[in-house]
Amino acid sequence: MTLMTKNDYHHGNLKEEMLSIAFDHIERHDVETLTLKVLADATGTSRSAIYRHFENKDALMEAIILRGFDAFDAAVSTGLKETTRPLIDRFYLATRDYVEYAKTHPNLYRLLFGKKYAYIREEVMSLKDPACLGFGPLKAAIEEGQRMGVVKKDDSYEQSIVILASVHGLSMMIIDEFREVEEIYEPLYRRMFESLLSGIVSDRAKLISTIPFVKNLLKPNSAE
Amino acid sequence: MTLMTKNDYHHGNLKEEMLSIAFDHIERHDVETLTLKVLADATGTSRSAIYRHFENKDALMEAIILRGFDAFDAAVSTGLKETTRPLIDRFYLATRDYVEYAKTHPNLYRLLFGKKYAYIREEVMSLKDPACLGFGPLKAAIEEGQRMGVVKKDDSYEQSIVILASVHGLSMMIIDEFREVEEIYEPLYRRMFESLLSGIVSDRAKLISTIPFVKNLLKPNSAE
DNA sequence: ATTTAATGTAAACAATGTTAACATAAAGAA
DNA sequence: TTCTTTATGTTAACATTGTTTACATTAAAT
Repeated sequence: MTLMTKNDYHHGNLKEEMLSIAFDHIERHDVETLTLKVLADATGTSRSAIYRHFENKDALMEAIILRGFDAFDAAVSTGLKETTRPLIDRFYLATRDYVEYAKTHPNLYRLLFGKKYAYIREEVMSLKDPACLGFGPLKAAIEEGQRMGVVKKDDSYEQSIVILASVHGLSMMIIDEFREVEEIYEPLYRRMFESLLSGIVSDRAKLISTIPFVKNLLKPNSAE
Repeated sequence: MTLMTKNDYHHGNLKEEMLSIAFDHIERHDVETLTLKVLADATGTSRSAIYRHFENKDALMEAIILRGFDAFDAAVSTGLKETTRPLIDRFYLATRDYVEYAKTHPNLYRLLFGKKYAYIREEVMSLKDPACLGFGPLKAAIEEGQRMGVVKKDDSYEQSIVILASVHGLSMMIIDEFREVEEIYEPLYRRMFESLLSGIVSDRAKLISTIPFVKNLLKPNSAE
């Protein structure tokens, strides 16, 4: 059995502590400033200690990213999973939560969806696919809408990606210092949502919502 | 007067050569692999020679980025400036050229619109604003559409940014290794264009186009 | 109790950007 | 011309990065 005493040599659970410290550091500061020295100092160990628990720095980053995807997935998919809500409301909440998460976790979001560790993202996606990263649920919601006759009967895969790409673009501009965008991101998001809606909806009249903003959007006079 | 002879010591125009080599390297390879040693070897000089022409590596990057913005601006704004074309066609060409440029110059695009050198982008934008980076012409086109009564009379600034954000998102997904997106980017772009159109157009009937795809989009039966 | 495995450290590497001291050549002044 | 100054290049050294190697210490297993 492992004692909890700090031995000054064997640390106890250095791996987990490094992971959580690194994760926190990325969220609070930047991924650029997360260096092995920072990690060593924060845990009271040496730079090379990490190599007992991770093959190299990239392996640590991969672990962080896996953890990050879990967090992101949980935050984004909740809205889409509340099946008691009207379809359109779930759609609204999911896209809104998506942008919101990016805005509140900019460094993590950039890490998850940037190019550098794209191979991990692909791995995660093919593993959890299609029920993850908002994409699966989003596509399912669109297909549900098609069956209900409120969404255009097009390729739901492409429809989903167009929505994701738009939301991704808005998120990136918000977190990548496009200040004009960040400053007014809420009206921008609403406007984008309205546009995305126009793009896929075939029959506005059949849609109902409990969310004031969405309800307002659906009013006949507010349409084109 | 400066001789063209290679002196083996004084290089001639090292600054310009470094700039163009660095620029090429970024486009052909990656920004990560652009190191001072690479630059030194390519020019036949030493690592520290660069400091006679640039304060540091970041200053070199800034110069590259300025050059990059010129190239990007030229590529993207041509479509919007062909005032003889119908409004909707200019809009189509501009957004299409935008995505196309990102796809053919992924490393440069990421450099121009990423976070790392955001301060340069802001500088460039406030300098050339509002006639650059597609944004100015795009906004002007939207306002022209509003006067013509074919575009919703909303905040043209916000309308422009929503379009830019969408196109930016699609571009980023194409170049940041979202393979599913990159593989079918053309239909995705067309679908996104259609969606953006639905978002801002108030009267489809008044629009005319000479581009087959756009013409097809405007047919009454193809609308919602 | 002795061996083995796990987990830490210290010292050294090469590669990075950067700086300081020095070398060479071009330009301008006497 | 000659001398001085300035521009532009080199070499050597730094600190910081990630990483590896050899060694040290503790926990676990036999």
